Amino acid sequence: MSDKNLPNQVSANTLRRLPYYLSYLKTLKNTDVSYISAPVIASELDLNEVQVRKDLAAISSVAGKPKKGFEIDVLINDIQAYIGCDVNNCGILVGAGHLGRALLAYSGFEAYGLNIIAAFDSNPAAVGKDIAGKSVYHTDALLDFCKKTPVTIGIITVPAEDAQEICDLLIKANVKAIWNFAPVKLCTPDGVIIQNENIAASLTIINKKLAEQF
Amino acid sequence: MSDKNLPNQVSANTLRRLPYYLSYLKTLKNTDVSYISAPVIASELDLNEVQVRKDLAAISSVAGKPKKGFEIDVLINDIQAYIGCDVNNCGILVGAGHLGRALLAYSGFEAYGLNIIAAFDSNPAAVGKDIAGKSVYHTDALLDFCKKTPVTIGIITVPAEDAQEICDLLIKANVKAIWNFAPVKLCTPDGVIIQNENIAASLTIINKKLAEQF
DNA sequence: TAGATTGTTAATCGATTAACAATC
DNA sequence: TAGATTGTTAATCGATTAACAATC
Repeated sequence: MSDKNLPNQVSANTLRRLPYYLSYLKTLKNTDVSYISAPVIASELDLNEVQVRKDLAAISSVAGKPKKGFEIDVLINDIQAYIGCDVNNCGILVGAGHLGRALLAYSGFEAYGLNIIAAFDSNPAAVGKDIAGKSVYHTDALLDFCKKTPVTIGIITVPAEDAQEICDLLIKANVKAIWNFAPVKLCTPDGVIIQNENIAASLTIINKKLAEQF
Repeated sequence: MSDKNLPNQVSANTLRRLPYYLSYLKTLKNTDVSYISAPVIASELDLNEVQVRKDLAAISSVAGKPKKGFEIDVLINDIQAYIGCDVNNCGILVGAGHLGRALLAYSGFEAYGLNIIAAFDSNPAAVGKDIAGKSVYHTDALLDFCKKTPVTIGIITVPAEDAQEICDLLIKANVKAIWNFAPVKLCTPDGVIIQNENIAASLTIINKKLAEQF
């Protein structure tokens, strides 16, 4: 049904705003309003109204109605569909340290189409454990595991110095995308999707703003 | 010693690159090279060399030497100082769910100057527990706690629908910055620093790229 | 109709990249 | 010196914002 023949270039910034639209729209679900306008969303979320209109135009299945705006229920569905809530990607996580265990236990990813089915670690102390119902296997077993159960997304939560090695392993295991939590530039062949997550960077930004204030 | 009299506007994008520079430079620590040039860093991290030079110029305490580049040890120290590794901010976390517990247990924040000293939750089942050596108190005790122990950074890991309420509470408790993991626009008075973290957004980007590939 | 809202075309802004003179 | 690298000034690029005609 998706007749998007051209990639429909939506910027990463727009994608980042979508979860905020979604969560705001959901707060309206149980109210009596059924339509919402771009200017209202913009003022609620402190955004420019043209920006909101462009964002919505990019992901909405129907045009907004002059004087009314967008039907809330339709918009919620459209955003969820666009975000990929209805896909179901299998993921595995490598590195069952603190952060890794945290992500394993975090249930919020399923709402975004990611199902983490197993974890791997090279530390014997971690291997064999069960975290949030997911087994931790030895890293040596990763390739075999992925042969039996194709995995789309590999999540790297190992220390920086091990990240490249794990990355190579995941590529050998044929994952299509890598979600990298180590602050390291990974070398990968073309075609493999890399998404770097950098929690520390946000902290850096906070520190900087705090320092500026005084 | 820091004679930065003007704010020295460094963009958030630059700040986001600093952890990658740092981690790369650290890999050179135990080698025999003592100087590194912007072009080399750029090619290693797949960045533009002018961009690297500008980034380094913004944070370095000394100018680079033509033909040699930057002294690695000095650069490491400068980045760490700039990032705020040497500050020590007290933080508390509200919402000891999966994500909250993960962040509590994650030890990596101390390297960025953040020391999470306690957690709060309104769920009786969570209250009284000990996570990674940190106590979980009832949210009702938050204000009193912050009166005794001034807290700089409040971390919000409660569900989206409770985030604003907790935000208000943290502001009453006089925190200077809020690190918000809920995908919600928070309303705050001027002067309070807000940093939104949006883990789901990265997942959205991965989903989109995966979808484009086929 | 009048006015709010839409989608779009043009202007602005900021970040990235290219070009270049200065330095060791 | 010649050449690699520096820092800086100018050009490019993309995202945000402003202006405006079209619609109900």
